[in-house]
Amino acid sequence: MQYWLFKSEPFKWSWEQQKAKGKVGEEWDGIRNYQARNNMRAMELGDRAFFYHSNEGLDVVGVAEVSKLSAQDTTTDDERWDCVFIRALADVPNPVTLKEVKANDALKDMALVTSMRLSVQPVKRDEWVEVCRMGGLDPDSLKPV
DNA sequence: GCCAACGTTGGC
DNA sequence: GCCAACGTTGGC
Repeated sequence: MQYWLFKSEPFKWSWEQQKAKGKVGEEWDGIRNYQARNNMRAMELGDRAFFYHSNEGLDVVGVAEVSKLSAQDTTTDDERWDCVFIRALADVPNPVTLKEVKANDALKDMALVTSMRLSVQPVKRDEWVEVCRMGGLDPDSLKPV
């Protein structure tokens, strides 16, 4: 299983809205960046992802999973752009802020810090575990600790 | 709201 | 294929 992080501006698409979509999940449309798209193409069903609020909040608020493999982005006819669906799995009990991530030496190589503008990014297993720990979530069961 | 970082576009 | 201009992202 691979791990990822999706950024969203909460006033455009928030974690609350994502959760409201339930098990069906929602298309992660609108990505117009090759690196972000390539990351989505590399995703497999059941891959886990952090849900990060950018612009406002600036924190990791939830965990989602890939519920549909990358396919044509329905908001464009341009065949270059495709995207996955994700569905909400669990809240992060204590949302992990960007500030906390930056202050944690174990996370200094996280894409969130090094590739600030990339909106769909890979997360390493040890980074995943560390952010879960900070957020008060068991990384495997996704139950609060 | 500003602006730095950086990805994309298009002229040459 | 270079690079300047431009647009967008996203932290502050």
